[in-house]
Amino acid sequence: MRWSDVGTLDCTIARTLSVIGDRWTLLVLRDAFLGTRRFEAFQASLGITRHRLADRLRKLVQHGVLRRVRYQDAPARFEYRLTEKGIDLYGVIAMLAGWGDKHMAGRGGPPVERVHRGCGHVATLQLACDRCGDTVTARDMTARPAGRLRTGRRARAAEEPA
Amino acid sequence: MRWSDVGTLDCTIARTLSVIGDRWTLLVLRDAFLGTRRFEAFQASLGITRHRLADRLRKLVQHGVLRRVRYQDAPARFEYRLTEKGIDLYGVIAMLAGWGDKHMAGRGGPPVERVHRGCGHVATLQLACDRCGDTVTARDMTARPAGRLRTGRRARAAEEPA
DNA sequence: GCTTTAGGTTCTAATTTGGAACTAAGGAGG
DNA sequence: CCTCCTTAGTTCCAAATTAGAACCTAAAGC
Repeated sequence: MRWSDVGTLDCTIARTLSVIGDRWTLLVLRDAFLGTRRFEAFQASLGITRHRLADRLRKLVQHGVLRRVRYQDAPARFEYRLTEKGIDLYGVIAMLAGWGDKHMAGRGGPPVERVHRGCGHVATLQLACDRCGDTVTARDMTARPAGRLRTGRRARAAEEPA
Repeated sequence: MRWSDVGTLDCTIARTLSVIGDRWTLLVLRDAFLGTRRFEAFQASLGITRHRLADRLRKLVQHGVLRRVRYQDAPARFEYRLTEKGIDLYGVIAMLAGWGDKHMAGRGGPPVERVHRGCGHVATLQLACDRCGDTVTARDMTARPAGRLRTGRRARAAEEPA
């Protein structure tokens, strides 16, 4: 199976990865969440080739994750900003950062810390159930077929992870 | 810059992506969280080539995300199970699923739903601050240089996203 | 004019991936 | 005891993707 076909699968994770599951794309988004907006700034920060970067940015714009905004005429210059859809990806970045800080930090610890403006503390983000508000981990959750896939069968929970 | 060098960078997100930022790896993990453990099952579910799958699983084992467990002798047969470190990646998968369900669902909605055992509801997971417990989004958070990088400078918040 | 800046595009060589076939080590059926 | 089946891989080649470097455009500054 070609990677270009993955986006057509009936799995929202597979489709999501067809948009952002690229080697460099999540690093582009990391920088976008740190405030980077210009082509040259992404390129300098990431060390990605200009060709790849142009391609990645174009795809993210096509998928509505970034917007290409003209910030100057004569000569025309553009910057890339997160859309609302893009801002919704913060959770993915936050979880990657949280896992990396815990399991992959080098000597001296992580180079960036994230502060919760509301309470003023350096925070690690956790998962919370939107229905009851409790914090959850993998072991508190169960997956099952949804909607039409469940019709006509007894809904049964998938097996436990690990 | 070669992708193989990304893991040496002083950024925990970059290092994390050097482990799981591969085209197929997050789909392998999605299946692992749904209970898949065997080589043939991953291969059938993903449509990845056997060669790639063997390589991906080997790398995940090397990085301590999966464990290769012998479940039968004569002939020796192995299965792959999430380690604690691997289970900690649930947040990444959950956020990808949440984003995909919201922004990429096809006709008929997402094929899998996730149930919070604690309250019994189909839940979408949100981010919560581990210090104050409030749910947060990107706009509630600020990033700044941490630890040694911050020493000798006035700590200043990075710019707002978007 | 000459250089610099910003945002790209083009080219080639190296690396990675897909696809399909093959191996190994038993087990089942006849 | 011969052949097919299962599981978990490995090997090989062609095709696709990527890295690295050079080049292009258009205006501004000196």
